[in-house]
Amino acid sequence: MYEQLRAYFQTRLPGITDTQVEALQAQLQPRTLRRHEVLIRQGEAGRRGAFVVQGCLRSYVVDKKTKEHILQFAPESWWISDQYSMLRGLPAMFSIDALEDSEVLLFGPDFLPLLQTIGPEFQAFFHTLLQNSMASMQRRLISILSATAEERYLEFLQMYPTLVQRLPQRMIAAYLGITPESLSRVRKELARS
Amino acid sequence: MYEQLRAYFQTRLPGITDTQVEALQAQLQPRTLRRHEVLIRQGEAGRRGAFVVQGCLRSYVVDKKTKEHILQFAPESWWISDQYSMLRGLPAMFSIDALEDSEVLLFGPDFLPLLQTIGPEFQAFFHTLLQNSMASMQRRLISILSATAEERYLEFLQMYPTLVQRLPQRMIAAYLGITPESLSRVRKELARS
DNA sequence: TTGATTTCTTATCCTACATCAAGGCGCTGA
DNA sequence: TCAGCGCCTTGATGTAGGATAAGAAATCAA
Repeated sequence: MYEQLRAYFQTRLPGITDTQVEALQAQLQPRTLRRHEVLIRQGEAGRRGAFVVQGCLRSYVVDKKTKEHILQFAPESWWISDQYSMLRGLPAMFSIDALEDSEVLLFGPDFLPLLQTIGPEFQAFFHTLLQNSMASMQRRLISILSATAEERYLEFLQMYPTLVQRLPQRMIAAYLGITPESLSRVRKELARS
Repeated sequence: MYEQLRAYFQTRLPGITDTQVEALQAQLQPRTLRRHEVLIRQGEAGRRGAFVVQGCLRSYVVDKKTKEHILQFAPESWWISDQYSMLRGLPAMFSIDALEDSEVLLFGPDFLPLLQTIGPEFQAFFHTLLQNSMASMQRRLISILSATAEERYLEFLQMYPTLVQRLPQRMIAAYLGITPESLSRVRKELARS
C-alpha cells in the first residue's frame, strides 16, 4: 500500500531518508473507494485530500443548470484535494469522487503544515506541485478560450493517452467543456481521416 | 516607494519586524514603466516578476490566430510574474506589460527561495498567495465553461469594480474571452434595463 | 487646432457547438 | 435468458457569440 508512495518520493526527492518516508506515512490513512463513491461533497466541509495509489478520482463542480464540469482527473500517483477550502475550514468548492474502484492515502488539513517539520524539501516539493497545477490550469484556460473542441480533444489525447481508454466519454466531454454529443461527433470526424 | 510594500506586509503579516521588511526591500528593485512598456516577452527568458506600487500591469498570451488572452490584471498591491518559468529558467509562457504608466518593485528568480531565510512566515504567505491564485483560476475556468458573456461581465464588475473605469474595454473583453464587439453588445443590453 | 490613430458602436451574416429527440448496443442483475 | 438501464451515436434544429465592415467618438501628436 505504501510502497507506491515511497517509490514516488524516492524518484522525485532522491535525497530522502527512510525516517522521513515513515513520518510521511504516519500522516496518511489508507482507504478503499468503490466506483462512484464520494470523498468530498461540494458545499460541505470535507477536510481531506488524497494520494491515489490505484484507480482514478476526479474533482468536479456542478453548475446552476446541473451540468458537471471536471477540474482534474487523478489517476495513480496523483494528488487531489481542495487545498484552499481544506486549510481554511471552508465548504468545499467542488466534489471529489472515484471513477474506478480505487485505493487512496488520505490526508487532513494539518498535512501540509506538518511537512515543514519533516523537512523543508517537502514543503518546497508541494509548492512546486502547486506551481505545476497553476501552470497547467493556465494552459487549459487559454486552450478553452482559443482552441476548437477538436483541437482540445487532441490535446487531451496527447496529455493523458492512457485515460482515454479508461474513462467513459461523457467524463472526457465534461473535462473538455463540451457535450457528449459534440465529443461523439468530433471523434467520428477524426476517425474519417 | 517602499512605504506601500511595508504597509502591505504590515496588514497581512502583523508580527513582522522592521529588519525583515528591510531584508525584503533589499531584494526588490524599483522601476518605472511607461504605458505599453513590456516587462516580460512570451517565449523569451525574462527572469523577473513585479509588485505593483502604482499603475496596472497585465499578463497575457497571444495565440496562433494572433488573438490576445489576458490571464491576470495587476493593479496596486498585486504581484505578477511567471513563477513557473522564472524558477526553472524556461522561456516565459506569457507576456507582461504595463496598461498605465506604473511604478513597480522587481524581483528575480532567487526571491522566493530567499524568503525562507528572512522568515518561514513569508514562505507560507507566498504559498497562500499561490493557493488563492489557483482557486480564482479554477473559478474562472468554471465561469467560462458555464456562464454566458453577460454573466461573466457582471462577475468581473463585482470582482474588480475599480478596473472597469481604468481599462479600455478591449482589455476587459480579452480577459472575459469575448470580442470587443460582443462586450459592446452586452453593455448595450445591460444599459437598456 | 487639426489630422491621424485608436477605441467603441452598430448592423449583417455566419459558424461552432448546444439542445432536443430517437434509436442501437452493451452490461448487469434477477 | 432477457428486461432494463446507461452510454454512445446520429439527425434536425436553435443560438450565443464570432467575423467582417463601416461609421462615430475619443485620444493623441505636432
